[in-house]
Amino acid sequence: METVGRLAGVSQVTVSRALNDPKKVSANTLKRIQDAIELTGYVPNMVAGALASKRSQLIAALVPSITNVIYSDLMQNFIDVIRGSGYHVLMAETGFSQEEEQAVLSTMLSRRPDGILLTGIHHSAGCKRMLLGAGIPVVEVWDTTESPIDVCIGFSHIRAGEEMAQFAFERGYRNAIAVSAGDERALRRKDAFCARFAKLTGTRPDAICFESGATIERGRNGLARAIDSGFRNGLVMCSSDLLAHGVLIEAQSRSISVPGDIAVMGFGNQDFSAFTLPALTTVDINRKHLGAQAAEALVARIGNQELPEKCIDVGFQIIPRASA
Amino acid sequence: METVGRLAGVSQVTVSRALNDPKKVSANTLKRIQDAIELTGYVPNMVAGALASKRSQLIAALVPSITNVIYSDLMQNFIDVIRGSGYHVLMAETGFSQEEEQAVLSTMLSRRPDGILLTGIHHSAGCKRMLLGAGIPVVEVWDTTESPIDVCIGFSHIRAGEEMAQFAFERGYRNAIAVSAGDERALRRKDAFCARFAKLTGTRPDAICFESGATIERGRNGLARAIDSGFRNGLVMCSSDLLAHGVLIEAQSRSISVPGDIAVMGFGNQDFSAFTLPALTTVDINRKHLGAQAAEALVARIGNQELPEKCIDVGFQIIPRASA
DNA sequence: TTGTACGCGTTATCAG
DNA sequence: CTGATAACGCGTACAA
Repeated sequence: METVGRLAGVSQVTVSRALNDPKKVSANTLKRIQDAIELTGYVPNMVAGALASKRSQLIAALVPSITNVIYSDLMQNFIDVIRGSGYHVLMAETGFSQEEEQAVLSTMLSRRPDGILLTGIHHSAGCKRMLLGAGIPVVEVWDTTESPIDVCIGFSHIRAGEEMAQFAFERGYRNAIAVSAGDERALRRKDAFCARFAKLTGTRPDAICFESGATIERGRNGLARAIDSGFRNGLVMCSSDLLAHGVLIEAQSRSISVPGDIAVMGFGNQDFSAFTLPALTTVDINRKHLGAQAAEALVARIGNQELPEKCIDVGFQIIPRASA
Repeated sequence: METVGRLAGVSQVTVSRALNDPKKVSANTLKRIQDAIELTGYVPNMVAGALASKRSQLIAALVPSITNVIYSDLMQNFIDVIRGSGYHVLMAETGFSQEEEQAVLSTMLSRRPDGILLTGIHHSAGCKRMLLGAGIPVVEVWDTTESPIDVCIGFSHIRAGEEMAQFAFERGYRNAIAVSAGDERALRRKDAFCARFAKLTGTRPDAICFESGATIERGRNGLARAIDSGFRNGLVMCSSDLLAHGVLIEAQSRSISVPGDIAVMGFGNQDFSAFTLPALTTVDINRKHLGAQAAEALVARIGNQELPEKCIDVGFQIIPRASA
């Protein structure tokens, strides 16, 4: 900046102004400064800027997994919007565990982010303490709660599970089995589904749960295990479209007709879900909208705006297709 | 740090030492400092540290897309390893365009990253100039070249396409069609495949190319268009497993037998590829290894080590399964 | 082993 | 509209 200033015949401070608030500088000197920047190839140093201004222009985003489209899709839109507001995103994986989340958060905070995006509403006491200590806006996505740390944007997994059961019941299914990934939110949907389905039909569905994430392979394996345990007819409720797709494939390989013999419901309405055979009945979450809204909420909170509601429920929508 | 120091009865510098190089401090004072840190809830400020030491401990990573498993899988391992070395990753999407890459890079550089991960080997002149100006290590992944900016780690897309053709020829296929996504590397594989297949059989395969990325939907659409244009028998070469999976589904929906009527090859060996019906013949890239190796190379270069080779070819491997 | 003095490249405050 | 000066919180060099 010093160099640029000398070239333009002004002081270093004026260069700083020209960059951060151009209208505070006369058109004439602004031009000279821009030329000098062009000439020298000067690149601003945001770490110095961050130190001086106490604004890092950095957002920390903690997601369970970046390879899971569910989250990367959300992040893509989040990042897009947040970058439009001049921020950079420090992204990290927390792997569905609160301990990992806390460890990651602690190193993240040393970057002095201006805001934080968290996935889910269950965080360790240590996490909450650190967040409080940091004193920065926090947005929790992908779930709802009455008592968010700061604000939360998502949907009710319990209601989602319940409405899946209601849908299944209304479509005439009286027997069901659940195939679920091992993460806490998937299990919550599964439990809500089973409970409501039991209430409606009188029989509580069995459940097949995997330790970790959803894959097509586990979906195939899930149906195989269901069949082994005697499941022949009814609805297979899957905690994700990936599992459901696997169920579809396994059914086909065993010449089990869908939805003739068994019906299948997924969750997430992924890109492929309209194009499986048969097309997958699933639950749509508007992930792009969710990501964008989370970004906007965060930017607003960083600007010290109060949001109309502490907790925004973006809802979900059951998409009936051929599989159930 | 000042406060922590006072509490522990030492100066600020000693606290800094205790954090960065504990063995430079006596066990006694170290203990007192750690207690003081615990008591105050002190969180180090890496932005100040970065400014003072001129090491940001930040790596910028530019990938075409974070929703594409191909890249997010690579990034997952890259981030894992890089975090193990004490760095944070600043990740951004470049969307397959050189202009976007340059725009993103320019804002990234103002964070003064210690190193950069780039995807591919084709970058705008502006990019190269900025990179040279930054004077930091650069690792280019997912491709190979004789003249990398700094070091590159990947595989030859041309050889991959050629070996796919060779494989198809040896399996007895004499007719083929290519279905490709629109990105430059996919097209390079497609062109190499078509050229080699033509050389081997005397007939150059037609190609169906999409403007943008691969999806199952486009795979289905690709086969539909192939059929419309008269394709009845032979191999469908797909630029990715996602497209191939779509082809498989479309074939099934039309009662076209695979590999009886048509054969299908994918690329990428994704999680699901062994579990489609039939299982997908594809090309495996060891993405986890690639990500880890890129991270290690970057860390080594940041430590001013010279690598034995400027360009590391991690190769690829054709995985023969039932579909071709 | 510990402390002093200084500088990193900006922004904020105040004065002109 | 512009400039001087003082932080920002830490690491480095050197001295003790």
